[in-house]
Amino acid sequence: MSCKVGRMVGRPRSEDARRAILRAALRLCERDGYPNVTLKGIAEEAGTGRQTLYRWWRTKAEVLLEAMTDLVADRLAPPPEDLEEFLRDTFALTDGVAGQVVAGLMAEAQSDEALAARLRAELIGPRRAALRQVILDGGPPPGADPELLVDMVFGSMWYRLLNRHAPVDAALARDITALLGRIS
Amino acid sequence: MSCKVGRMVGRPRSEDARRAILRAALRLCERDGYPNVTLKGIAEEAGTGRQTLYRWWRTKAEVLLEAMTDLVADRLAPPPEDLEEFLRDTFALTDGVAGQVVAGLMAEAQSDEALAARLRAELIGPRRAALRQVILDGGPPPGADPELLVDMVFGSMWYRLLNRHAPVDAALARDITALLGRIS
DNA sequence: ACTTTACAGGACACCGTGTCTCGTTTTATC
DNA sequence: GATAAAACGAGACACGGTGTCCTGTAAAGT
Repeated sequence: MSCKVGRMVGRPRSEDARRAILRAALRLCERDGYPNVTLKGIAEEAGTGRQTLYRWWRTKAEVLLEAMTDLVADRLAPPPEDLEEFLRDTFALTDGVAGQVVAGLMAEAQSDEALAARLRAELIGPRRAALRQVILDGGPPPGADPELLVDMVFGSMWYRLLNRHAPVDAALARDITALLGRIS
Repeated sequence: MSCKVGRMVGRPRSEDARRAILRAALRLCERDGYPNVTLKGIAEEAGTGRQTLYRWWRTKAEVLLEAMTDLVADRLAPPPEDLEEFLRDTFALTDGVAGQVVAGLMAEAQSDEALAARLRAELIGPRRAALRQVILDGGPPPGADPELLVDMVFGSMWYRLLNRHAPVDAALARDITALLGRIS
């Protein structure tokens, strides 16, 4: 994003301001809910000028996408080999604020193609690739298309996350794993 | 919604205005995309006063939810017994404006719990019940929870609809049907 | 006739957005 | 140390959609 090479002239970007903004955005999400968060509110909460926000991000969604990738990178270091454990770890991420934020990001991506592309590239794509690998490593059902399996597994997760008719929890991880194990 | 019994005094609700509003909303969705539709715009396009809109609907999402239920009721009369055909019919609905509208409604439901409840009750719930029935009629996999199967089937549909990494088409209907047939 | 309600049209304050300007602070370069 | 460059906090501004209110008119029942 920012240019790291070449001579940097002028005052460098404040890392303090960046962190304060990301933390303020998550804090406001927790307090007011994703849809009620505004860029103006984030700036005030972070004690920063609004121009500083607009200089580095275009929308609140971009702010929260960056906050989420930072947060996911912290919590999801080792990818386990076991499918059920992998799903449990992934589903555990959707507890608390993070679940609300990713749902909000997916919602906002419906009206912002640039955000949709980044969401796919930085959050959803990597998770899909990881699940695909775990499935292939674990002796996949012979004739089944791995991409379809990924769609159905993460599809049920997103479906529950967005429609909220059932929880995304360890029980879901267990049931999905059992079902996939019974495909001839 | 409106009271049908009891004495109705005063000027009755204009059915012309209602239809004009629903048609204008869908037309604007097609022209400008769901997120760019506004209540003000709908009123102007329909040639109606804004107060008339606010009298019968709270948000643009409620307008479009009603437009969708009308539209779905028209197009989805006979529920076929064959799973693949059922899925093909359902997926065909997501072509064109309707797909964009339901994605927009799901997105908006993330910030409007009342809308989320109506969306579940009037659009998603009935479709879930229908799929569940088709699965049960077609000799379901013995030990598998039908609800989980519904989650995974419609989950993949919604996942593709919202994330747009693959189309929701007849090929998906075929592949899902084939996969479900191979659960022991 | 009279009441009641819906109608079209427009006025209004409110709030978030995105851009702009101001004066300042922090860095690299000369 | 002086200078240029860029980021910083703070705030002003026009714009547009929202939701409410008001006006005068139209269509129904009593």
